[in-house]
Amino acid sequence: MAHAVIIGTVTPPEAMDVSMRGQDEDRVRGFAAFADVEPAVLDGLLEHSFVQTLPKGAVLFEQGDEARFLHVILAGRLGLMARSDSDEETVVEFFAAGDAVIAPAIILDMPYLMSGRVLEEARILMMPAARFRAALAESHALTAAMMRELARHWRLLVRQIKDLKLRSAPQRVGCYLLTLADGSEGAAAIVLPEERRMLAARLGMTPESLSRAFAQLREQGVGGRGREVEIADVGRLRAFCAYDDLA
Amino acid sequence: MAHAVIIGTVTPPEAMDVSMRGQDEDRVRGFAAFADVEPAVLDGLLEHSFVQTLPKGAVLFEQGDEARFLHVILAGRLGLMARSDSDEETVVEFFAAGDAVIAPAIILDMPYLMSGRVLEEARILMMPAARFRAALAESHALTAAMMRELARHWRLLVRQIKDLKLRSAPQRVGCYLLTLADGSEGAAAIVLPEERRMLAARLGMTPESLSRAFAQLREQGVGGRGREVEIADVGRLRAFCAYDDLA
DNA sequence: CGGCTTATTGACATACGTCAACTATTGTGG
DNA sequence: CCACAATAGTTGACGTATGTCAATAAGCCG
Repeated sequence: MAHAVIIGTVTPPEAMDVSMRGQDEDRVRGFAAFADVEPAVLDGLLEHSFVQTLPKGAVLFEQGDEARFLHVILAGRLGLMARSDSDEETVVEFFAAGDAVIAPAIILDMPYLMSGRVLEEARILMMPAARFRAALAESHALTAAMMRELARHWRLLVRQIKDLKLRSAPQRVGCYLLTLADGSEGAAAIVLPEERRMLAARLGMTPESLSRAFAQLREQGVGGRGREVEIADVGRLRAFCAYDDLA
Repeated sequence: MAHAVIIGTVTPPEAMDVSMRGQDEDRVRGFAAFADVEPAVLDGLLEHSFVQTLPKGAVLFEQGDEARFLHVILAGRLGLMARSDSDEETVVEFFAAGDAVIAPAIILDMPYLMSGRVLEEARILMMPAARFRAALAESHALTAAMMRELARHWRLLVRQIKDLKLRSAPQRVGCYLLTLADGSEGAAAIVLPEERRMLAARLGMTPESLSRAFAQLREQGVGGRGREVEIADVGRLRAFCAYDDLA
């Protein structure tokens, strides 16, 4: 089990060398979720926000915590981890640059259902929850952007549920590879953005099963080693996985 | 397999004896999602909406269809069904009075990821998709309500994913019963709102497995027959299911 | 290079699915 | 309202996908 770095108390912005830099601001303004928000509202939000750079393993929040910040990922990768009673841990979803984590907890002011762990060194914009909620009340554009963001994400979760209920482990792996290959035809080369054990958890299986799933997929023309994966024929894999555009 | 009644073409409102009645209007206005919406906006929406009464088995829309209406359930129950390549069918979620189905498809104007099937005779308010999107653009209150609705629902889906990945079949059944028992302590009597086969599908198992799961739960003080279920001690069941408030 | 973590492979265990028979429930038309 | 058919649920025997445990191999980092 990885030793998690717990970020318990947050250093106030003044005390950090990680305050908002121009480059970060540009990134935030470029994100789809904030593109249409009135500059004044966004300025107001950013004024009270700050940026943290967090190492792999850092824990942004724990399952059950009250939501104190909306975390906007500027760079790096995050995992939403759910833990069972028996300390088994699984991944519900990965988040990457441009994602807001986890809006529903902040919007509803309810405790987190999952923990947020840094999987790859990340720069995170921290927006105080109350300020964000105030901005939602003020700005129709921001609310609309959040609504759309949630709607998009809702569909991702539904796809995952369909995946878990209707597909075998090798098919789930194949579908994941296909989403990474994203619409390409014929042969495709992709690189897994995560460690295989994290991918296994996200797909609802053990690392051993993931290994065997990859072994089975060799028959479908899936090869490669380490994080590099090659698909000989995207169409063939798609047929094997019963992959349609709806999942 | 049930023989589904397909609602292919929709009768225009004028031609139906099922137009908006006062009772229905009252219901809609009472729903949390519409409570804060400006009366003018809501009136505008309702003016172009109509109501259908649909029998058990009716299909409101099919996986892959474009979203033409936002369906608001006034009474009855709906199931969101997902079908795999091999014609296996599962239930992603149940919807009941007060729920809007399926907002993300309408908001994003994207095809449905699932089919909507009536599980118990239902009165459905049909709001034309384009009008609804126009109302969202117009009304901050409506957008905010939808955002909150989606946030709430997002959490339900996350819980289901945690359930599927971290709990055994009997535990999933127990958790479902506990959500129905909803916070009561000691003994509780509940009635299942669905046929057992639908419940099995929602919980990601076969009817046979559901049966055996109930058999196992007898050891945990869960009894009853048909749709009536008694829990001898909610606390005991909660412990068995590793049920916390976060799922 | 050497030690640690991660990934793979094999042998085995088990939860759940499948198939089939039987029972209970529900709905329907005479 | 009963009778019977159709559908839904249960139970048992058995199969299989995936989990578990253990040993080995392969990456990765100091």
